[in-house]
Amino acid sequence: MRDVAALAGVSLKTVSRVVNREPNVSAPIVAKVTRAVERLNYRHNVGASNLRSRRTGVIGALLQDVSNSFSAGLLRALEDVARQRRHVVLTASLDEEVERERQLVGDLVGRRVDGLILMPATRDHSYLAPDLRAGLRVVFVDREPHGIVTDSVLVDNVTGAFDATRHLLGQGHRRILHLGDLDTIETAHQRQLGYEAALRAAGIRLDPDLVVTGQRTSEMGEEALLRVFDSPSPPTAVFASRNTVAIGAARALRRLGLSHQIALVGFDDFPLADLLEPGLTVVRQDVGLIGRMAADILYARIDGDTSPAERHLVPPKLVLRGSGEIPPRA
Amino acid sequence: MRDVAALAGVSLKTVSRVVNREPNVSAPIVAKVTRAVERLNYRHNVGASNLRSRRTGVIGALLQDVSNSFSAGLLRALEDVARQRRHVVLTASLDEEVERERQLVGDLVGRRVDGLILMPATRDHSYLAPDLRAGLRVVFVDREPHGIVTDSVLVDNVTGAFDATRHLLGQGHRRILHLGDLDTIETAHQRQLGYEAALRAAGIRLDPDLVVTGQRTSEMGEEALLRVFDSPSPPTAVFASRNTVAIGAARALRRLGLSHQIALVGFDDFPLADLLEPGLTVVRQDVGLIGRMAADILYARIDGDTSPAERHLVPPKLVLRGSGEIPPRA
DNA sequence: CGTGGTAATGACACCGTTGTCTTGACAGAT
DNA sequence: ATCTGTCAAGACAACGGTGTCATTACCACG
Repeated sequence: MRDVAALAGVSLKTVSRVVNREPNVSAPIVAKVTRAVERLNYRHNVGASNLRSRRTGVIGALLQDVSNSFSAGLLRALEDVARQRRHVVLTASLDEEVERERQLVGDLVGRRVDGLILMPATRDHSYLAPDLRAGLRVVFVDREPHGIVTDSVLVDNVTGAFDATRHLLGQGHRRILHLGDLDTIETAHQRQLGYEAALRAAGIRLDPDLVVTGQRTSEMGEEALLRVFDSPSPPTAVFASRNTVAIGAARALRRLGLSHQIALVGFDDFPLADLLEPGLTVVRQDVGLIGRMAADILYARIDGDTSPAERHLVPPKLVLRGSGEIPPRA
Repeated sequence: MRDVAALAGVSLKTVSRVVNREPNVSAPIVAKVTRAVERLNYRHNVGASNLRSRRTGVIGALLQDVSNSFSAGLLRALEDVARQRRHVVLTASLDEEVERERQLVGDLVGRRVDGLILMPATRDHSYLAPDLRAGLRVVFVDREPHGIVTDSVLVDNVTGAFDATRHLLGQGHRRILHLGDLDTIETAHQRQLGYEAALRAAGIRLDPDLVVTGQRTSEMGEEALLRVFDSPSPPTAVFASRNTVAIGAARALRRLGLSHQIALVGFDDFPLADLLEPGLTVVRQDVGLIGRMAADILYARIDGDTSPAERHLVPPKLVLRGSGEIPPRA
């Protein structure tokens, strides 16, 4: 910048004004400085600028796994909102690892992100309290904050699971397998509650053998389903609480040749769910909407909104495609 | 930091040493400083630190679209390599838009990223020359650099398309539809070349009606296929040059009730391709490997490797799942 | 016992910008 | 002709750290 100033024959501050498009610089000087910038291939150092001006123009997004379609869709929506402000997004995947969350939050705070979108791996978030007091803005997505008060945007998991289960019950199913994720994960737990509530509402006793939790991957889901079906009285329907698990379940049913005999409903839509045979019935959460809302809320906070933190519930939607409409076998 | 130093009764520099885990600080002082850091909830300002030390610990990743499974998988692989160094990744999606690439490269350079992974939207990259001379490290992925010399990692698109087409020819097909992306996109062009080469090698004249390019989305692919099949002499096989297009094609064949009559091979694997009916035969490129290689090369450059830039070709692999093994109708 | 070497700490300038304040010039009002 | 206000430009001190060099204390060695 010093070189630019020298070449243009002006002061440092004037170059700064031109680069930042501040008003009250005469046209000829703007032209001279611009030319000098180009001649010297000057690149404004945003980091140094931030040091003085206290805004980095960066938001952080800590998601479950950016290669997963849910996180990736969310990230894309965040990015689109950020771009409108010429802000930029720092991302990382937590893989449900508590320690990694702690560390990455620390890293991002150290980098002075203007705000943070967090899909937490932890269950207790009180460790964030000092940073919140110091002015950090955080919006939780997909999971609720515990031990601190801050905004969150998530789908109504209990209702979604309730609806899915009720839908299967409505087809006449009585033995419905629930394949769940780790029940330490808030979301998974909520979905299990929805499943149980629907059974209760229909006056059906919960069969503990039909609740199989701890399924993280599609492979695990596949094996779990195979195991359950290798029993004298297998279920007639399956509710899989997560997209990867639903995929594993679909694969297992395919292997067993039961795709058209056993009903299956998944939670979380994903590309191609409609192309399976039969099409996979799912509870859909609108990722784009969730991401946009989270980003909008975050920016409202950054812009000084101090209204009380809110929990924003996005309604889930049951999408019927065939697999969930298979009746129980006679 | 000043406060920490005062509370611990040491100099600024000593706090800096402790925070950066530099050697040659006595144990009791480390303890005192650490305690002060905690008492005051001190967060090291990485930006300020970078200003002096000239390394940001950030790499940029400009990809086609982070919500697309290919870009997302790549991003995840980059992140994993970066994390080992406690580096962090800034991402953005280019959506094949030339102007956005220019702007985002500028933004990231302004933020002084240590390196850049680029899946370019542009065809001419000479605009990067000044930054390269100034020390910017860039590794291209999926597409080759033009007008500058720098490292790249990409799949051998010509060979992949050649293999796919030859595979279909081997089943006895003679009329093979090529559904291609925008042919301004390097990758798409290469794949078309591979397709043509395979026909030539088999002594088959290219029918221009069987080459339909410009398909960007699955919807476009779907419609394009429907249009082609609404003709007196439709093809007996389809080679779709991209995952989204292949999905559109599969959907169209499904609508026509021809899923089991018309052969289909796609380029780019994606989750669930095996679950379609019939399973989708694809040319797979190993995203994880590509991402890891790109990141490793980038870090080698950052660490001072000055050997000549190289083009790294990753071999594609034909994965047979059924759809590509359908013989032509009698 | 003097010499040299190493470990632990601090002083100070500097990284590349921008906020704040000052100055000078000039236009319009009185 | 004097006063006031606005616009353009610059001087200077931050912003929050770290590189470099100097200083002191201590130990081993011939």
